[in-house]
Amino acid sequence: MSLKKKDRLVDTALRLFCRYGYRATGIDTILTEAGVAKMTLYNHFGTKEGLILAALEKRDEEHIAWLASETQTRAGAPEDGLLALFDTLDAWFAGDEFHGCPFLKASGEFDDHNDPVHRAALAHKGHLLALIRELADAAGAPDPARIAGEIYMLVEGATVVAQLTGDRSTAARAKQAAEVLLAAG
Amino acid sequence: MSLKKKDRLVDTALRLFCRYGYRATGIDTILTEAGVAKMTLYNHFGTKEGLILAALEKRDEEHIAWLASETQTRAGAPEDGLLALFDTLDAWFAGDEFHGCPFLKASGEFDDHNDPVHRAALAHKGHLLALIRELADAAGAPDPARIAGEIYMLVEGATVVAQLTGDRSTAARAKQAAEVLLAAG
DNA sequence: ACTATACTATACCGTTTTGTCCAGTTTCGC
DNA sequence: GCGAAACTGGACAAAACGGTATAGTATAGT
Repeated sequence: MSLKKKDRLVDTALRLFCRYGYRATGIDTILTEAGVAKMTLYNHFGTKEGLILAALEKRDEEHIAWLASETQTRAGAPEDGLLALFDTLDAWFAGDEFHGCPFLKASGEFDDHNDPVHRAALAHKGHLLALIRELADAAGAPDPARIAGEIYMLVEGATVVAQLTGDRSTAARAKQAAEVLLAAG
Repeated sequence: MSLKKKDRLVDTALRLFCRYGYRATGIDTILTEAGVAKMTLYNHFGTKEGLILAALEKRDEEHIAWLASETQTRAGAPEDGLLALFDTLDAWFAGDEFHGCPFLKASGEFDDHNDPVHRAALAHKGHLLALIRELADAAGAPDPARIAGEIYMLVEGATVVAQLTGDRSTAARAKQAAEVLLAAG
């Protein structure tokens, strides 16, 4: 049952990192919560940074996949994808587990651009931008690269504002702005 | 010269907090860098949190004032203020000392909404939104409250992206999006 | 000159941090 | 059942953490 312990470690770590931050979460807390021995952690991940990177990697895959599928089911037609994305964001923000984007949090705590954690955050945002770009392509936008970049910035802004204020109308207001951007082509 | 030491402490702390984060910056580091004794810190601020709050308060006032004046001088006419704000942002992002918004960083590290540090960050963002609202009023926007909210989200998004990627064209691209939002009224 | 205040230097406190070591136990594939 | 691998629990280390205590110095205003 190697996978069980390893996965439990990553899941627990990710949950605590999201809630309390990376530096503020000690490994002893993670170990107690996960019910795993300290050596198991270090055998699997080597260092705390290794655990952070593993957690971010898993989160990257899962979150991008969730955004894509959730948006696809919410969008009736392919050209509605970009706007439906904001409904997906709304669902994300409304969840109990929402404490802001863990990658933005990571880039704030490790803002040296050479830091592996920062690079992992950057990689995730690349995947997010790529997803938005796909939605823009599917929507048949005249200048999909530019639109995607604009929508992406709006998404980041909405995420930050939602975490900062807790305002539940944030995603809806961002969606309104997105509609204007899309209508202008 | 009580003011000198106290101010030096706040300035040094703010600089280090911006660069390395709040939890990652130890008190001893601040003291050494500022050339101040430990008891001086605790006599003035009581706790590390007190120092953090003092630093954020000073930064709030200075940064809002700088944004306002810099934007005013860059804007030719009153109706150009909202767009000129993005030129100001560009100058901010291009500076050597730019390591992201210290208030977003703070809200990431202290994301409990009851935490005094989080509340200080929230207060600053309220002042920022108010500034944008003033610019929207001055520009004679038809629905200034809505426009201000949209521009504000774009500003936060641009700030995050600039810190994450280091891309120097971020503010310019956000400005393009802002132009579209403004043209649509 | 006297006094209040600001400040310094240093030692110290208890806690927490990441990470290591090790001997023993559970669990799994064969 | 056997051997290998995964896992455990606890002791331990060295450093860093925020914060306190103390004793003494510098610098003001009056």
